[in-house]
Amino acid sequence: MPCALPPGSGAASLAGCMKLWSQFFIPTLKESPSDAEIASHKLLVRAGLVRKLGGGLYTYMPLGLRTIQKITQICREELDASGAIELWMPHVHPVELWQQGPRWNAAREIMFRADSAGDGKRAGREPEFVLGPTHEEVITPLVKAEITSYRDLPKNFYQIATKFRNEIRPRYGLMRAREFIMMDAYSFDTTDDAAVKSYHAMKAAYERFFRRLGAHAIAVEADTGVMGGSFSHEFMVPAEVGDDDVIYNEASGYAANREKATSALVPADLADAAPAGAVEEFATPGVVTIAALEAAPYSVPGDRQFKTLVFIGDGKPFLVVLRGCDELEEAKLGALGFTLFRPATPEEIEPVLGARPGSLGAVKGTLRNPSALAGVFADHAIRLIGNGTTGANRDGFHLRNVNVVRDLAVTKFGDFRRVRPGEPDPKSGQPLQVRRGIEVGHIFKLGTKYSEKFGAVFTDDQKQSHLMVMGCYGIGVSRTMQAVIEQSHDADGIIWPWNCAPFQVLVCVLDPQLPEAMDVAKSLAAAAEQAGADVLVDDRVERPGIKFKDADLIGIPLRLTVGGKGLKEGVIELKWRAQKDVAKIPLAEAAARVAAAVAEARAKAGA
RNA sequence: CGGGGUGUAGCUUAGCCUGGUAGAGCGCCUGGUUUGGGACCAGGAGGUCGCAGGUUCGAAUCCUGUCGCCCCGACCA
Repeated sequence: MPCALPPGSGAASLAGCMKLWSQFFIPTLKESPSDAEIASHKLLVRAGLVRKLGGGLYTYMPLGLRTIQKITQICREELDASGAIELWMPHVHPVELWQQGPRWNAAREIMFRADSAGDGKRAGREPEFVLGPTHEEVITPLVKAEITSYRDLPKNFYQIATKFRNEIRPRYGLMRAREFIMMDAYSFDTTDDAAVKSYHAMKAAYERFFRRLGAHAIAVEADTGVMGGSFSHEFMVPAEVGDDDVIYNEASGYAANREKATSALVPADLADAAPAGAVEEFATPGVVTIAALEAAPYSVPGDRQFKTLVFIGDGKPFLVVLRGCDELEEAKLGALGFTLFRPATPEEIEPVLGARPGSLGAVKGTLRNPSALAGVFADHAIRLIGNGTTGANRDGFHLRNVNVVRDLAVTKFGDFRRVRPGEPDPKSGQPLQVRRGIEVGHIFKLGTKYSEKFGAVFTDDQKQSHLMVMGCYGIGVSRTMQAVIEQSHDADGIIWPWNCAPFQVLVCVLDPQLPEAMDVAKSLAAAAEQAGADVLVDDRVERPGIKFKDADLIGIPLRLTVGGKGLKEGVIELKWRAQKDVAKIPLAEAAARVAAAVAEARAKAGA
């Protein structure tokens, strides 16, 4: 940081670094670049905060960097306050570390390889190094080596650093970049209960962090995959351009992401229907979709059909049974414990079930080779069908009067369907709603997945050895900057919240050639700075229109205008970016009024 | 990686269909007039038309390939 803060100053501020616009570098643009699609991306570029180097690669320009520094500073302060400890890890990782870790296969595609041999000798072979997309594989061996006693636990290490992910599709500026700035933290505890405590401490720190930033982020239950339980939350900034759906009910406070969301569609006291008659096969030539079976002459509604999907999990096929009217939420299959799974091909399906997609079913006795299956997993909602229709595992035939309890070869029931808006909230039974959001943070109780792989153990007071219980946590710093813009802008430009504004006060000097105007401007700037604001003085010799447009564009929260015209009347003007009205202030009171305005803004922002 | 689109000056772009001197606006430089919401006049600099082949007397324009970028799908902070 250009201006180190005195220890204990507390506030996230770059105070004391008043800048003259003419000496700084803020290349604003009147027009948006053609590759920018959403408002925040356009504004990032137009306001001179970033410039693109290549797909998903951006330079943080001086103004943008200041906001990044504000955000990281607040992040640092809140994490430090919660007891976490900052360190810095390498971003070039020996590939062996990843090969040793639990997710090499899943992660390798998104990792950049960094080979030392530039002559192509290693072409086609595994890379020697990879660029770190995250750091579990680095921190866990470190802690294993350095911490062996319960006396040194718990610990929570974090860093704020660049991350590399070779996103298949970089998008929307900083929103999904290949190189981005992230805070990542890793907690190590002696027991599960202690890990839960660490988790909640981080959740609280995140909440303070986003509140201080002035970002409206909500904690949303997230998918935990193989971990189970509700020990993952995503922090979402509601925005139409977000990549994720949040399923929520305002009144009950229930909020979950699409992958995790569930509903109370199946009543807890549901009694399974008795069989309605003998299973009966009937010919359905050419019918291979739910919709076709819904149509005449069969007329079987989707909510009376069993839909059977086939996946390959770690090499073995397994079945998923859903209602015909429901859609699979693939992420929920993560709970089944397969490390890798994918939809099966028709060629893989036929030898096991005896038919091709379109006539598949999970009725006992109809499967050609049931012993090949790793399991049959049914969604709870099929119990609502009771007796229904499904494929006969014979091309061109279906079965009716299929009873869930009597006839289906279900290994295990679970929640596999995608929730739809309007379904009852699991908390209150009220209808669920959906809205888009930008994921800006994630907290996750990891358990012992990594400590096991890397042998991170400690000795307790009974001389017993145990695995450390881990948690991992992330905040997308650069993405958060853009999310704030997405959330806080108007037709003229950005409207920065006080605490993450690159500067908080802009002194706009309309007649910088007038010594008197510059004198007044500098004394106002000093007063604002004294009161704890970062100040930018627009001393450029430009027409007023240009200065006002630029001021609105870069979105500094408080604008003070000093002009020859005003000085003749003995006034300066004070205007908040977020408001329309302009206050004329007599020169004699100006410094005091500015100081008061800054103090008020700081108090409101919790600076 | 699959589908669609696009590449012309620092930025936004016209021209391409129907081959023949590469144009505009913004920005930039010089001079002048202006000066409270992106001014005006005059002059000026700046373009391997993404790259490589091909067709042709002649290619920004047609064909082939290639690369970059953007949009739609699966992944993520």
